[in-house]
Amino acid sequence: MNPQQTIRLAVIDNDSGFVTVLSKRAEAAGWQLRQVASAIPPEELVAMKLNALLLDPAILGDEGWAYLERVCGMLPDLGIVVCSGRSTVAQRVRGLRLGVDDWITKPCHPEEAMARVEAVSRRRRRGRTEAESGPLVAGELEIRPDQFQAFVSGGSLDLTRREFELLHLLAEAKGQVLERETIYQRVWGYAMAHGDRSVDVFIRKLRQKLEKRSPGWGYIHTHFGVGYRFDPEPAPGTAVAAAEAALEPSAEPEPVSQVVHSSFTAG
Amino acid sequence: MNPQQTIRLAVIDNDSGFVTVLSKRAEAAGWQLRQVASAIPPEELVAMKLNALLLDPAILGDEGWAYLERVCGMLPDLGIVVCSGRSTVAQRVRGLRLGVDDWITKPCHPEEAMARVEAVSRRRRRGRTEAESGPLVAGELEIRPDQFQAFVSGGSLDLTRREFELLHLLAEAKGQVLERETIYQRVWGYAMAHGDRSVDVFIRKLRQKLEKRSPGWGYIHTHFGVGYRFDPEPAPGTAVAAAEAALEPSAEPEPVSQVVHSSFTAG
DNA sequence: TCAACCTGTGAAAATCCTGTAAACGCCGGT
DNA sequence: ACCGGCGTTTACAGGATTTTCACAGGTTGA
Repeated sequence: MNPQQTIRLAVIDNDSGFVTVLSKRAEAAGWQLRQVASAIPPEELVAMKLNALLLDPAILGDEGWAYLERVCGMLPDLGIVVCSGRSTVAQRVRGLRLGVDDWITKPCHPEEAMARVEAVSRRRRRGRTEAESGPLVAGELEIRPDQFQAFVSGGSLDLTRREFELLHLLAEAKGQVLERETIYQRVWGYAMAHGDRSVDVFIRKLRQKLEKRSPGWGYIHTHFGVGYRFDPEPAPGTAVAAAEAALEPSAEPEPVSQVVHSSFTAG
Repeated sequence: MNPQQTIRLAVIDNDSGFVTVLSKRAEAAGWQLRQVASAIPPEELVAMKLNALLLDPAILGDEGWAYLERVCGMLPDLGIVVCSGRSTVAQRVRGLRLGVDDWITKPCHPEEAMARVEAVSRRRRRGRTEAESGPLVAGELEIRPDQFQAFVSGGSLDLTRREFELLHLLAEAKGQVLERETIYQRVWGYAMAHGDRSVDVFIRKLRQKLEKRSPGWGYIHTHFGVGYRFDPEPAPGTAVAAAEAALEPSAEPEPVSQVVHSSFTAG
């Protein structure tokens, strides 16, 4: 059991003081918080795979209601909390009927805002099998969160729980370097003790299993002194590799990969 | 989908004025509202098949928190709204963390209370299919929900109620790994106590009966540290197995191995 | 090049999880 | 009251998994 599935929260609010405080607490709690522009198209929110959305519709002006309706309609599975300045009963009722899950009023204690976001995304998860996200494909690898299994060219990888969660985490963050502490925090659910090598050990197990069933592909890369990065690279000399190479004749314009701590990016 | 599935709400509150107003509105809205005594045992709440619970823990005195915790623990699927008199941030946060879904403060407009209860139970209903009850076929097995029976090659499996519900649940989610907590929650109707092994015991009973009447088929698979998965697999060496193998040389119906360029998936 | 750090590896030790069987208690029917 | 079926609880043994260790091998920066 994963004690606390990390919460992915997007915030739409111009009150920078409030957002700052919230960010700090969110980081401490291991959440992934991201502030996004108001009027961000709902499609982008979908792509972010959020658990919850906290927004102040005031900043949206008259468009607020329309936007709210659009978001609620497009993301029926998302926990939505409105955090507005003054508001009337009628407005709150209207919002809640529209699909908003909770409506709080500023000024509001950040801890309470956190707790309400948590409650909303907890409820959202109910009835789901822990992960309703679709299969994840990377290289020859397919990860099915709903099955707690990973497949390569037709066969199951036969991973243990930890191995699976580690692989899943890495694959979700494809291309990003994850620090050990971050990995540990997200997979184990609590902070890593000083000197703990568990992550390294599990990385090794994963590499072994991956190499055995899908030889030649480099999936997990070490960033010395930092952490690990997942990036499927076809085995040299294979047809796949040749195809890739043809597409990108010279070196990939890979912008130095960014080390991820607790913020996140889409996809 | 029925957007306005009737809401079954229980209210625990001594404020008769408030309850009366609420009752009136609830009736007008077609809800089923029932006022229940404070400190009603959670088991009875389970039996009521509620959507939501509205309660004022103040009347419970010091026992309030313990009661709240018990109710939240046992009925994780129930939408719980606390409606208290004065309360501190710390109290609200504590409640929300405990499992309360929303916490409102009196005096509060009954319309808002209604809207919040609605939001909470709307959320709760998400993801439930519940309706379809046609016969279910898997491998040599046929499950008839309308008869509470399962058949193999003509004969009834003769399952008890719990066994049947467990098998039915697993079969409905064919291919998916269900965690014990989820299984217990859905079959028993309330949360699994820590250390409860009932699910394992019933899995064993099922396996025994299945093996006896339909030998060689692996129906229920264990995912160590996770839960169980239902997936009928023909016994190796049988005609059925050979046929299946001929149809799918590599493995299951997998959309795997279509190599996708990272630039496409990343976006 | 060297020392100081990191990381990879293999295996033992410690934990945790599941299968299994048996005992227990509840309830309805006889 | 007795009996039999059913659901629940408990205990234990065998495995599977996770953690811990010690050491070997690499990498970095002075």
